[in-house]
Amino acid sequence: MSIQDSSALTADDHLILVDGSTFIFRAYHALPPLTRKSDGLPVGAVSGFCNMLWKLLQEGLSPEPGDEPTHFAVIFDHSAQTFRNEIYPDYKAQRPDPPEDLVPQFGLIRQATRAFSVHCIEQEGFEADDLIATYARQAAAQGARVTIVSGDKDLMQLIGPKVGMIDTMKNKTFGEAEVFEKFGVGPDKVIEVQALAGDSVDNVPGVPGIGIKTAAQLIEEFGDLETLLEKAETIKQKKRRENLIEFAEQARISKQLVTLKDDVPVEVPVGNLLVSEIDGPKAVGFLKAMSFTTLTKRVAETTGADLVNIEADEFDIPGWDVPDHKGRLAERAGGGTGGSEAAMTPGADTPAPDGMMTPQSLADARAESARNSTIDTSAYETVMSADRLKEWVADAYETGFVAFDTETTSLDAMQAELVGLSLATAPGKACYVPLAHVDGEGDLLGGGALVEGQISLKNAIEILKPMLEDPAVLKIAQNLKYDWLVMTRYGVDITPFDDTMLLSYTVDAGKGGNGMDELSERWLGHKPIPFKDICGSGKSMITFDKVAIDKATAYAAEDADVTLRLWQVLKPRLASDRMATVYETLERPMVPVLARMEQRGISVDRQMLSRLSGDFAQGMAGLEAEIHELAGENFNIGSPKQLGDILFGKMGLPGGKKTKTGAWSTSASVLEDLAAEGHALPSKIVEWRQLSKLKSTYSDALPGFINPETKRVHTSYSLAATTTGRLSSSEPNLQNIPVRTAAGRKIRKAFVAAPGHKLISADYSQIELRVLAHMADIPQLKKAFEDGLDIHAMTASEMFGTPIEGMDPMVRRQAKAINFGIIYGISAFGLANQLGISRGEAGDYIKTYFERFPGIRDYMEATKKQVHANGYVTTIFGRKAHYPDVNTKNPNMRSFYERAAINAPIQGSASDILRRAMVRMEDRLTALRLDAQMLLQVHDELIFEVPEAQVEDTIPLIRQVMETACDPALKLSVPLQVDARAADNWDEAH
DNA sequence: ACGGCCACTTA
DNA sequence: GTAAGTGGCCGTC
Repeated sequence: MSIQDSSALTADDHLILVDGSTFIFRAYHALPPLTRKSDGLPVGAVSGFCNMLWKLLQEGLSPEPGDEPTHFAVIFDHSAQTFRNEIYPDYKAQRPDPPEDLVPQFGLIRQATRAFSVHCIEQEGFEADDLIATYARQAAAQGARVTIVSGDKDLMQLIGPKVGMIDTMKNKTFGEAEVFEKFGVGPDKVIEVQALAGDSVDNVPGVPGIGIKTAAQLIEEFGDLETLLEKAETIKQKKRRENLIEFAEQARISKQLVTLKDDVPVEVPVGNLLVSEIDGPKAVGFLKAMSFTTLTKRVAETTGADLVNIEADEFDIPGWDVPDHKGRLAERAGGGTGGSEAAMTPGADTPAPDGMMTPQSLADARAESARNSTIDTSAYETVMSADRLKEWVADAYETGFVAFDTETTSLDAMQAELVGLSLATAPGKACYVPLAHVDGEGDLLGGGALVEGQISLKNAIEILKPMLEDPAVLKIAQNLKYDWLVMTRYGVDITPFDDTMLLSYTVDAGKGGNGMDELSERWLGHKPIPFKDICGSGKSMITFDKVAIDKATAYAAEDADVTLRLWQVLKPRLASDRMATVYETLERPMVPVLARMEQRGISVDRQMLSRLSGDFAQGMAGLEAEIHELAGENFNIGSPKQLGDILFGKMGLPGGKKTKTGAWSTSASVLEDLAAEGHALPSKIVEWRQLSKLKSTYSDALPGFINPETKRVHTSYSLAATTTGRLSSSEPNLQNIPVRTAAGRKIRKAFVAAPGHKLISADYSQIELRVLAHMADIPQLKKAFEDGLDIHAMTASEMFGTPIEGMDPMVRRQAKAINFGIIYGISAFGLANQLGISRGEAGDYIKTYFERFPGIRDYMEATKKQVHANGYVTTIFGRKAHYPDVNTKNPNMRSFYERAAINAPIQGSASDILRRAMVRMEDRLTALRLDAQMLLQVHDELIFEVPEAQVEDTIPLIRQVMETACDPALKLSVPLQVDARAADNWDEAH
């Protein structure tokens, strides 16, 4: 673009640049929420935007004539990542994801812009502000006037003789005077002031202790940032001087961040932004589809478009498409899928009339249509060309969301290689993109040739990455953490996203599994193609890259299709069941956090484990000889059956407990009882078993989990495995590494920090009892925690009247067992077992306890009442744990569910608290420039790996984040206490 | 090859 | 008495 260009601007021209991105957010927050009545599609921001745009097009910017724009464009942010993130990775890093109901509106607002025949500009790698700066500078240089429509103070640096700014929402214009009022300097010095003062909203650091006032004063005095920094020693105020010197570099970076780039190589030249005549029918078609009746009428009148006969645009937004009901009601009568689900959704039989869509009726309508739809796995497309793939990507932009799934060579996300991926943009509209399938023929050397015609992996990633990372397209996956881990190794950071597994878990925890096959059968009445039908199982299992592409397409595209349909069913339940906050604060944000923890892994000392295995084997061999000697014959010690025959048959010892199947139990407690009676064999067995466990489960197995590339062990966390909200860990399970015995702790010692680093272990002290004290509102417990007392000793003192000073350890131990029992939904039977006392004695203890702490009994009774009435209980943060069978007549089962229901809010609330801490932890560490990495979570404990030099600074931050994890959502009435320490290995850190 | 059972590890 | 996962044995397919 140059002045010689035929489309150059002149002094008579007037360019209007609308800052689309900030407008979207402001329209969203300033206006009441609005949804399209037919299907609940959120359109509040779209409506605000359309009204603003229309008004602007009609009335221009001022009442006087002659001010009409000649050029006009709306500018949007393209993606979150820009060159500023390379200068400063934390730029805008603390920004929360856009609200759920705003996400589908990003795409709609772009469509609205085009529907009004207005230029819609965005460019990868640049913020809207940079494009605005570039266009404004170019237009002003050609003598044209420029008006920026925005309220963003970051744009004020652009204001000048030719460039004005107007905030249409606040009806306020900004000139040099207003800039002076806001920043204390003119537009040409705004960036100097911003560089010093920083900006918490955009995470621009600035210089600590300097705000806008001080910054303006300093710039007034020194002229600009560089001069100020050079002469910083001359500042009188001590702290200010020190900060200016210490944070000089940070100020320079800040200046780079706030300086708008006004030389973007724009794809659309400024001269091309000519205003064009509005296409009435096009605008009306769009507005009708949005059902903005008033504006539709107004636009039709003004443009002369035919209001009645123009049809609403057909928007392919399947996530918000209300299914047609033709013939559906008749089919439903015979539906046999009712059961507990139908009973749990009271609105199911009363479809709301159109225009009366409530969250409940939307959820019900979705469930019903999903049940009644059919799935045809032969109708999917195999995408073999870049052009087709681009069309699918365009489709995703069009709808604003896309279901997404990866196919790989392994269940282990850390080793899996991408074989293909599938997309779905509407029910039944899904495709598979094979990328690395190989011929089955070349099996002699195992290495088949790549099947011809597939898009190259590199090309496919290039096409997909912008869409997968674009905030305007919601990515929907089942168990996204897996796909996230795979895709991150191909350089793709999937965002934003929804996870159907977590949606199901959020609304239905306890009602059954959350795996895709199970959810599909539950909600869609459809059994997906089993994986083993495609790849086989066991030894003869083949990897997915060996699967024929047509079979792979049916399987893989079906997964995306099913995922999309499940999303349509489950997402509305967040609103109908009032679980959106739980999902958005406790579930979804955990996905990237856990994925990164898994990706980091932890170092284990292979040689140490190998030596331990040898030691354990030696110990076992010695014990084995003694055991066989005592038994008088050789037998398999690891076989409870054979052991039982020896002990209770041959040797005639008295049997204690029976197992579920009627056999005599040989459990440790039974063997210990026998040992107490003076028998030699049982204690040897117990000892042997302990060594056997340590060897097989830990010292033998752990080295097999060391990743050959990273040389570290990467566990896999499940977010949706427990009823209470706890995580679980598997392959290997790093949440049950031994700690109790000396032999066991040797295993723990093998978990080590990387060279130059330490492990920090930080754990909540007594978090479950604290949560209980809060929930049940127990004054003595709360006081004890406030005073930092030994809680078990205090309990013993309350119950038995013995002073805490010089208390018999056995008395304290009993109180401790009772406290644990309370958390577990105490029974006399269980307590008696634990303490080795009679049921009667245990019952007396419980009675005494309830007399001293009547609030606990009240809490337990209230919880039982709740679970019987509702079928679920809730945590302090609103998480639900369902017990659908609690009303069973079987008294043992009933008591079991009641105890579980008593425990769930306690265990679950503690889990919620740790989740909140985890979600915040990484940002807080980076904000302080700390390099600590969160590696493991063990229910009330977090393990970090930290550079040695940073240990001292890191520990207080970790403790602070954990201890304030409830803020600001909830004020806990007891303090949380975190103990943290650092060491070279996990045992010593713990 | 798979699944139930038992035993043992953790919070 | 709550919540998990894993390994060995052993019967069944």
